[in-house]
Amino acid sequence: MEEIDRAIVAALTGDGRLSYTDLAERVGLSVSAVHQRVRRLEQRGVIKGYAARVSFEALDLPLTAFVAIRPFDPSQPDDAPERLAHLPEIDSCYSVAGEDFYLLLVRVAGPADLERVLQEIRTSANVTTRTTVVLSTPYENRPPKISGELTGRGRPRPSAEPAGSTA
Amino acid sequence: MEEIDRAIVAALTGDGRLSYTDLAERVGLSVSAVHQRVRRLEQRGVIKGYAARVSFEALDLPLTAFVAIRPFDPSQPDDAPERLAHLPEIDSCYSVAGEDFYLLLVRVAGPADLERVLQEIRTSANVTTRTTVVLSTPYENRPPKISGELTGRGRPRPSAEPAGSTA
DNA sequence: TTTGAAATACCCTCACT
DNA sequence: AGTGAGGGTATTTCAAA
Repeated sequence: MEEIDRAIVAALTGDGRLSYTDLAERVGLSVSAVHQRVRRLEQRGVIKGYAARVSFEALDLPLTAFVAIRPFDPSQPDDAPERLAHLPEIDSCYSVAGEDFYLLLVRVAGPADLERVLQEIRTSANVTTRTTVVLSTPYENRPPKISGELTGRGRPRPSAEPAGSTA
Repeated sequence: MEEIDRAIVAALTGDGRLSYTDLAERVGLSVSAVHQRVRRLEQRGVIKGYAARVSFEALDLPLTAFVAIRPFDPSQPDDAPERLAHLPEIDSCYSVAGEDFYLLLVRVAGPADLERVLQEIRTSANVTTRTTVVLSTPYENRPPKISGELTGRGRPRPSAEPAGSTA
């Protein structure tokens, strides 16, 4: 049962535009059943959405860099993610353990743009930056290995519980 | 002209399953014209594919970490990306400037799995590792700001050239 | 949950502009 | 490049098991 959901999710991470007809063939179920399962996976948040994968080079964003930041004044409230969210050059923002507070993934057109974005990061969030330039990307955003329970969006439940028992 | 392509790519990065009918309405063109433009964007490599965005928590991969690696013996041939590609826990691999050689993005179920993967990384590629655990992810894989030329997959061409002139 | 069928909507090609 | 129309296919809902 769960195995079918996993197969569906695996197939859709590889090709998000697979038709229900194709999916049905792959998992050995009727089109209607697959359709309903996909809808439930979307509702449960297992599938959060669909996106076209684009070439950043083609979009004229050939320079990628990691920017580690830490506050200039650690006593101030730490709201760097919100303060930086308006910068479209920031692809991702991770809160990290270790010496730095956040790790940002930045994509820009070239060194001049990187310099500008670093200045904007520093002034917007009152932080210092330490930047690591990406020279090439052997692979990125690979589809994950899918195994386990595919629960709502937390971890697998330890045991089955009778439907509707919240008492 | 180019503006329409940018609008199409922007829409598709937001929702990769948009129908050509919806796309046509958004960009103010006929369904056929939009269809042809999307096909050309795919052929030129601007759109590399489509994927479902999934919840890593729901897939029982709640722990993310960055693993910086450098070779134990720098004189040996550096083929770490290929040597590590078989590990499904590695989401991305970046070749970086700076003290480290590569930066890996790893997703696992928990600390025990992280330990195992780190050992596999070290033995598979003969490298040392320095790991930064991700505590939370304020945002990730945001759609890029789209502007510019949308060229094949490199930078904008300086000028047009006659079709089919490779001589 | 699954199935099959029926209606709607979409995909995709083609001829013309 | 863009349009509109056509046949073919996919999506979506529904009754039934």
